[in-house]
Amino acid sequence: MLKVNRKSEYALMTVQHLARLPAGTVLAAQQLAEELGVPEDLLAKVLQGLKRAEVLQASKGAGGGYRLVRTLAELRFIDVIGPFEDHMAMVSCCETPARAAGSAMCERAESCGVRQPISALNQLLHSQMAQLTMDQFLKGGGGAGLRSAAELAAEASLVG
Amino acid sequence: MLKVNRKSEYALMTVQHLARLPAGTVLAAQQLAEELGVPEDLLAKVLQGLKRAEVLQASKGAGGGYRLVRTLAELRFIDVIGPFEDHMAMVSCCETPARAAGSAMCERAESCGVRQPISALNQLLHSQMAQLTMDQFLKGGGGAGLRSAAELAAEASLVG
DNA sequence: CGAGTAACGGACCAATTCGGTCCGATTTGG
DNA sequence: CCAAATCGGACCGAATTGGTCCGTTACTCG
Repeated sequence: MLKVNRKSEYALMTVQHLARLPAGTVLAAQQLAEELGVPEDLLAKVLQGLKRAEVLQASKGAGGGYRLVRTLAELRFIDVIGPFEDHMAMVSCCETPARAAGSAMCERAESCGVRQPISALNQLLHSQMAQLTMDQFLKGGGGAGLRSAAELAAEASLVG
Repeated sequence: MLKVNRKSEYALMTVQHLARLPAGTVLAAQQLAEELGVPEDLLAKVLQGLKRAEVLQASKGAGGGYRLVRTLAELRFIDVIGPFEDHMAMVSCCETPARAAGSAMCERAESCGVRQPISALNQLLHSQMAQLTMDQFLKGGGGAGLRSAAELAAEASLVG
């Protein structure tokens, strides 16, 4: 658990990199890949994902590329890594009803007893990453972000 | 991210199951597997892991089996799932120096810039699971556990 | 208008991880 | 001694992951 995949890593690097440049700067995938030192084809996929998530804006054709659409303060950590993390469910049998079809395991769902606790814990961790803004994350690395954990305590009471 | 693997799931189920029985009850792997409805051979590995982590105590021979060594209040969430989650590092290049040997990626470690924030965030999430006791987790599912998130805020300031 | 540039997206591949099984060795109690 | 139980390594198939390749589409600039 707790491991982000490579794509998310590249996504974070991309956002940070673009944020350091003057606002509105447009960079092509190729150039971005070069500057970050990551495989170009893979980064291309990441950029497409970030565009679909409305984190980046893309412009095709000559002179085109990607630019940030929001400021770091308006971007949440989860917005950036979310598109590349499929299973935030923490436990296989609590995923979407659609996917749960294949799991024979859910037959003992009622007796299992850890499903509900896990799901609750998951919601909490999830909400923490949903509250963490990218600028909090980048400077302080969450230390700053979760220094506001007192607020979370308040919200936790309505989750639990 | 945020997904525990099957072994951890079985570990949580095991601890919960044993905790419901009279304290000190000894159950064999076979019987435990039957009652939980999970594959026996795999559960055996989980039980061995939990024993190594000193969560369970094992006794061999006829009439043997496993029993809890600590109460739910003394058991932390991370004690139970820890033995089965190898990569809590959140990002591949910040793992133990030993494993980092193979990664060419770490050559850009200094310029990367997201390593440090990720590692800090990781420490925070990790510490939350280290504070969450198993009884908090089981009733309330972390809602109760993280209602003490205010305390975490205090601790966060020395982490960040 | 047309050539070049860059995003788009699907197919594919190798390597790793994961869930699970099998089997033999060892210890222990009756 | 025998049966019950833990122990632990080897192994396997399937799923996931990190990464590549290539063709298509859309746009811009000369």
